[in-house]
Amino acid sequence: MCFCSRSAFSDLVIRESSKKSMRLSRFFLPILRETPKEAEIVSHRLMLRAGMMRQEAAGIYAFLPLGFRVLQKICQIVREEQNRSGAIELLMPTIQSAELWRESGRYEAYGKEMLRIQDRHEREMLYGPTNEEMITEIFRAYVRSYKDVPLNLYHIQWKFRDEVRPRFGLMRGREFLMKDAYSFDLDQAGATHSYNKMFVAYLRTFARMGLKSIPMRAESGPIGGNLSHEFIILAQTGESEVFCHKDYLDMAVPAADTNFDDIAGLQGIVSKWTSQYAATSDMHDAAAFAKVPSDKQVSARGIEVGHIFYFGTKYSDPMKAVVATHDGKEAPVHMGSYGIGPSRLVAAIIEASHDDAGIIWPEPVAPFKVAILNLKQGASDTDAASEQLYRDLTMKGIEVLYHDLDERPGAKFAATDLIGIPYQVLVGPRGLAEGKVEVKKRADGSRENLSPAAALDLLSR
RNA sequence: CGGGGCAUAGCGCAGUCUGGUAGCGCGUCUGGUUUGGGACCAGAAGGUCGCAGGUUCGAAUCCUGCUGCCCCGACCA
Repeated sequence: MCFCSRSAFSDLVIRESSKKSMRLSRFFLPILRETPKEAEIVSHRLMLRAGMMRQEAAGIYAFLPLGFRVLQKICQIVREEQNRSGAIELLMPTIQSAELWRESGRYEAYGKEMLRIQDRHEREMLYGPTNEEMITEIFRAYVRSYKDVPLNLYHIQWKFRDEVRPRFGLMRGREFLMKDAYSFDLDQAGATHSYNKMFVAYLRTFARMGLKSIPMRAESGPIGGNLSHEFIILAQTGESEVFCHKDYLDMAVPAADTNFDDIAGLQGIVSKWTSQYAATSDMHDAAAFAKVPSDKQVSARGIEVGHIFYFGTKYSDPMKAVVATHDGKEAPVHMGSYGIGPSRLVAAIIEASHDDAGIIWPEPVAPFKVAILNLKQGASDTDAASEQLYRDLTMKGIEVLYHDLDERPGAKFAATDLIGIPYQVLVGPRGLAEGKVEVKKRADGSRENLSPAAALDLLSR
């Protein structure tokens, strides 16, 4: 992930990015030819086949190198958009003390979904399913004045929810990576603006991953509160049924230079994005949907990839997270929390973007941008051309996977299609005879015969 | 948590009904021939048949208990 322009640091940049290219012969990519039988849905099947992950227990997965690269790409986009909106990253632990949760009253309320643990001193601990309590405790320990808000703190950390029935691979795992942000404001008006910032950041985040997300009014569940939206992406294999106005599919996503401090401006964006009908089956109102012109009605399946909540003083009240107001009195802060599941997103993106041959990664989250396929490994001309291209692309800061194994072309095509690298460069004797290599786009299968220099130029755009 | 199913070589499976020396395909290793959409020939390695107990001369196979995993439903980033 390199957004830096060539600069005085280009030398460093090249050295850094060169680590991100790989020769397949030195990589760890255990591709499976057959599908493990436990995998039912497409993303699960493809992730196992592509050597991206491995199941360690029900709902618990190890990320293998290819999957980890994608996960990191996703996290980086999430992080950049959180930061852009003004949120500040920190890192809280996975293990929490039960005491905190007794204070908020959720220790009993959360039920069996929470994994409870005892340490050697028989202290009651838990593996965090979410962090409202802990962040509230951190906030109240330091913040005393209205002057210190608004504040939005987030982290990207593993969560554990002991789901009754984990399924669909990463889509509904028990252990999952979550970006959770928590906002603190003096009053409801401030909190609404904080909510709107996250709303806009989420629209941008998912769009950057090549996804069309649609915000839908949602129930707030055990997190609590009365204002909440789920961000849903449409995918044929989605787990929930959704209904929305077709206009959402073409709505312009807020630009990178959106001013997050412009209260009215953000409200305008949010109002626009909440003006049309959009609901999951839980919240579906058939009568209201019927008023949408029939050629604008979309009824499809969707995957929840983000969820935002405003819940006022639900935690700040019992946990006494208060700040001094302008007139010297104390008031509990108004809070919101905002979640994105990066590990689920890996699967969700595959659900939204694949074909019979395998995964089709949107470029911003692809584990490598380019795959070089040496179609006759061991022949001096194809070896030399492949090596040269590998070096040149890498020096340009492009992440390349060089398929340098001694396999037949067909096997290389199949493997590369499966793992979904956006661009394949085919280096074979046939093309080289005319001084050409072939650049194939995974997404649409289009091919171009180019000189190595022209290919280099095209791919480093 | 209710219902259904599965567990035999790295992966996919057969064998279980009807007990008698554990098999197939793919993958892996060695050698050779190959090389533009998952090659071919020859050879080889690899399994306490999920675990524990029982029945039997003899158990992958029959019986009992346990564990793990998957699917459907109610619940959820």
